[in-house]
This record gives sequence, structure tokens and C-alpha cells, in this order.
Amino acid sequence: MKRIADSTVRRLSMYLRYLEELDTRGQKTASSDELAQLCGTTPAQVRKDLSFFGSFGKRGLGYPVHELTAHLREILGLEREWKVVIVGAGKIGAALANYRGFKQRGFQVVGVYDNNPDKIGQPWGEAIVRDIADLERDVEREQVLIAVLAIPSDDAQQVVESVVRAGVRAILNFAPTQISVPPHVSLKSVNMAMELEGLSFALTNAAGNKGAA
Amino acid sequence: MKRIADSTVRRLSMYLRYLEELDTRGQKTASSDELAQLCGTTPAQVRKDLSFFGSFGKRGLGYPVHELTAHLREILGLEREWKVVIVGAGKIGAALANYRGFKQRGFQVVGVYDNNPDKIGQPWGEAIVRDIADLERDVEREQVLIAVLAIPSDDAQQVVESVVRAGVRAILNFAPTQISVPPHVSLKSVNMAMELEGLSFALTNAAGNKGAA
DNA sequence: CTACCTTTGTGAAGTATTTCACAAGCTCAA
DNA sequence: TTGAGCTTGTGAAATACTTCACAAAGGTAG
Repeated sequence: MKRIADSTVRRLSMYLRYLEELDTRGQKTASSDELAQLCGTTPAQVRKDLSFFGSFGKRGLGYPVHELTAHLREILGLEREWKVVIVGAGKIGAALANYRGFKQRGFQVVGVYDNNPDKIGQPWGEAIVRDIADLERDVEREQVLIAVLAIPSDDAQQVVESVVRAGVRAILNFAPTQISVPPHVSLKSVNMAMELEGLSFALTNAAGNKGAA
Repeated sequence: MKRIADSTVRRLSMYLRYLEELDTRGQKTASSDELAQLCGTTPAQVRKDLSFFGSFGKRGLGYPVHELTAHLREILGLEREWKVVIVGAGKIGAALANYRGFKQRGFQVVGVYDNNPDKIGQPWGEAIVRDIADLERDVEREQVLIAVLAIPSDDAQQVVESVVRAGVRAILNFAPTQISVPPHVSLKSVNMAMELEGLSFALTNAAGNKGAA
């Protein structure tokens, strides 16, 4: 199968979000045009994105909402549960663990870790903060495949290496630093400073910039 | 001036981060190769990115760390202070307000707003949570140009319209929904669900995916 | 059953971004 | 001053992504 662009995957995720909403409302079909408007893209883009994975629509009618929802879930790998560990019991970690969409989409937080003795053992949402010293062992035993890093930059690479050794295959990094992973591990980084600086740039060099989502 | 790609701006931001580090350590020059390795990109990319804005390097030697740092700050619009309001006094808002890099880079949080009566008036970091009803008036009076939205999806569009009316020109949106802004307003969205689903996709369709930063 | 309207799926065209590759410039050493 | 060794800056090539545009279907009304 052809390589799928990252931008395409992000849009699929967005289509899914709005299809679920339409499905809840009982809408039976949606055209590429309708989806495009909801998601802020173009009809051609919607059709092209979906066409990488099959022919889900009916000409003259549009896409069957409920079925397409199921297809997208499958494509994105959301039919199964993914075990996730959160490393770093700070504010970002808390925001993530709190986030409802998380569980809804099949991401099950099996543990929260920190290296601060004041936090270890404290209750934290439904869980209890564990010692980061146990992270590697736990990840291996529970076969966790996804780790979310919400820790200071200096500790990030070290934790990455530890969880990768333990079998983690995907990492979502909130530390504002570059980290490196072996080729078989997927990595996404979210960097708030970068986003804000992007806005600063846009404001500074304003000359009819259109804002991008 | 030619339009600068979003990806380029993000990399500039990253170069800046590492240049500051090198500068602190007293390193005088850095080659495109060194920067590329630190940032996980290629030397050609570094040179091309910088070349959009001028010739900062010396052939045979590399880029002068301290000067380039200053140039990048200027390019990114970080020489001035930007007033920022945070809308939504939840976990994400807290994570942002807490974030040191924020102030360091010249983003000054002038107010935190919420619509929950239990939160309004409560201390929150160094500030006090204000009533969202006052948001529009305050933004206008203080001439705030940047708003960060950390509120539920349903409220997002409405708040956007309010702050845009009040003069905001850039929005960083953490609500997992599509929002629309007039052409003169810049918008960036961070969507954790989307990132995680991207990882789920990568794991599901694993076939030698290289992890992207 | 036919005519007409709508909307998909998709090659081809058009843009945008990244990578290549190399002339030109700077430093240093002798 | 010259030559060797690096490293930049940049058109051109390659690749990636988006948009176009239209034939092929499905639906519906009469």
C-alpha cells in the first residue's frame, strides 16, 4: 500500500469526529462537500483522502455516515483498546488523563509515573502516581505500546530509551525538545512554544496571512 | 516577500531553541550540519530555511551563534512582548500558564477567564480567574492580540467571535473542534486526540514507518 | 424507460516543499 | 600569496501534496 501522508491521517481523524456527531444526530448520508465544510477543507480533498482506502460513497448520494464511521475507526486502528502510560504527573499529564475523548477513543491509561517523591503514591484521578523507577518493568509486563511524555526536556531522551527497551512502539512527546527513536517506533511531538511562536511570526509578518488550522 | 511555509517557521523556532542553548554554553559558531543534527533535519534544509531571510553564515565557518539567535528572535517577532489571554481555567489552561518557556519568550499572560462561578475569583497561579463575561471588554481595553482557547468545543466558536470583535489577531485553539476566523486572524489548533489517533494509525499500519517528529 | 440532477472516484495538472549538487567564499597554515 | 579544506547559498531536480475537471454512477420524477 502507498504511503499515507501525515496530513491525510490528521484529516481522517477529523472526518471521524464529525461523522460521529452526524451519526449521533441520526443523519444517514453526508456528501464530500458537507464534510469538507465541517472540517474546513475541500470536497476534492475529502474524496481523495478516502479514496486511498476504498470506495465508500454512493455517486449521486454521498457517503453513508454510519458505515463510513466504522471504516474510519478501523483504518485508524481504533477498534481495539490501546494501553497508554503517562509519564509526568504535572499539569499536562493531568489534562491528558482528564480528557474524556481519550477513553472514548479506546486509549486506556494504565499508569501514571513521576520521579517526584512528593507525588509518588498520591491519588491522581482514578489512579495512583507510581514511581518512575518501576516504569520500565510495568510497561514490559503489561505490554503497553504507547507512552505519553509530559516531563522536562532534560529527562525526555532517557525515558524514551527506557520505555522503548520495554517494548513501547509509539510516543507522544510534550517536552519541548527533539528526541530520537529507533525506526520501528513512531513519534509525535506537540510543542506549545513552537505554536505560539508561529503565531508571533504571523502577527509580525502580517500581510494578508490566512490563518491555517 | 515570498510566502514562508508553516513548516519552515516551526523549524526556525526549533533552531532558535537550540541556538540559545549553544549560546549559553558559549559556543561561537554552528554549522548547518550541527544544527540539523540537533533538530533532526538536514543541513540543506537548515540552509534553505535561513536563506529565505538573509545570509547569516560565513562560508567555511558556519553561522555565528549569538547573532543568528538575535536574527531569529527578530524574524519570529520575539523581540517584543505579546499580551496573551487564556480562556478556560482547566488543566490545559493551567499547564500553559505554568509553562516557563511562555514568559521567557515574551508571552505575557494578562488574564485567565472562565465561565464557572466556582472558579471565578479564585487565585490561579499569580493571577485571579476572571469572569468570561468581562473577556471582550478587557481584551479591547488592554489591546491583547493573542488568545489561547482551552475550553470545551461547544463554546469555542462563540468565544472566538467575541475576542476577534475585541481585536485579537491570533488564536491558539486547544478545543478539539474546527473553528473559523476572518482572514486577518491567524489560527493554530492543537488537538491531542488527533495526535494519538495518528499514532494508532501508525501502529496499526506498521510496515517500517519511520516516526516523524 | 428516459432525461436530468447530483455526487463520487480518479488521472492529470498544478503547487509546494525538500533534497541535490556545486560554484563561490572564508580560514588557516606554511 | 598560495593551496587545501570546509561550509554556505542557491538554482535545478526530485518528491510530495492539493486541486482540477470530467467520465461514470446512482437517484428521482414523470
